[in-house]
Amino acid sequence: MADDKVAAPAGDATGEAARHATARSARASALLHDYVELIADLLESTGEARPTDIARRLGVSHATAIKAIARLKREGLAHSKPYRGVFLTAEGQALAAEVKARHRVVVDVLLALGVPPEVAEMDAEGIEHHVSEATLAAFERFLGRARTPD
Amino acid sequence: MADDKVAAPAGDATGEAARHATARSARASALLHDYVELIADLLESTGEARPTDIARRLGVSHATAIKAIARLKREGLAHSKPYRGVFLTAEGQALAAEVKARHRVVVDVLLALGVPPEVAEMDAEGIEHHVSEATLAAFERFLGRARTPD
DNA sequence: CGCAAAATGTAGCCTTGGCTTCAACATGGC
DNA sequence: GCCATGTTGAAGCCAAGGCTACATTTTGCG
Repeated sequence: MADDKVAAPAGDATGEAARHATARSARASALLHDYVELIADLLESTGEARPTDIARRLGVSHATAIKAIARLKREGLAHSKPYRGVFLTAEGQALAAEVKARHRVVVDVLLALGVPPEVAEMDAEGIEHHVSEATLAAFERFLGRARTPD
Repeated sequence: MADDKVAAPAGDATGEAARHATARSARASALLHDYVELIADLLESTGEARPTDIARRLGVSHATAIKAIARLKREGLAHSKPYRGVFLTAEGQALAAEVKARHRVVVDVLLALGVPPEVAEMDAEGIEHHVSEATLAAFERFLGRARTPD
């Protein structure tokens, strides 16, 4: 790597293409992340995660939620039996924890930067999916936290 | 507005739904933004924006780029005549300027927070589409710039 | 208990944004 | 002037993520 610095005017098609590809794939996983995060939240706070609750919280129809849940199951992040609630696999739980931690850090950084709380919460919902490990580490350093030693 | 603060554990379906809806719509416009930004860049630096160049820079097939350009035209952001390059409408140019400015601010904030340059450029590509006006203003304040008085 | 309402699941449709394949056009080299 | 090559455009396929409409199952109330 390490081409010639940042954004040459019109020459570096490859580097730019890679950046866009990364952003596209982050967009693709964002949905899964949202579902997993929300399911974890529901399980934690109410003990069960029902499709209609998920749908309502996400602002989509229940059918959409159910299709997404099917995809989660396909990807090994969740499991459920018909008419019973949805649960997370170990992998799903790990992802949820990761996503939730990331969300909190992003919100905290936005707050530290002077963004109003409601707006921070709003924007973080979109931003968090595009924050790489390196950036997350920088955020935590900036917040004066030690990198969470797990 | 102004419900009870931020993120009640499991009760505020509506507020959360709104946040997700906003994130979803930002995701939807992200593509258009990328194209418009890139077209402006190409026009500026090389005088013309050809579909194949656009495709290569974004890392997609030319057919995909052409379909996206058709959508830009439908939305009144660009115009083009067959086999001639693509150009931006006034609206498209305004959007491009806005997007580009936003991109720069996001990158600068990331750099100021200690994110390595290549990573900052990478992450900004995804983050910029989710930064609201309010957050952008906070970013500029943080960077010690006066808010551009339009 | 039995039935109605609510939750859940299924099917089918639409749009977006990827892709490949093929046809049409433009251009440059000979 | 003509053909090869490369760009452009069109068509058709696929998966994802929305939706509505309909079928099924659970649940709980009378």
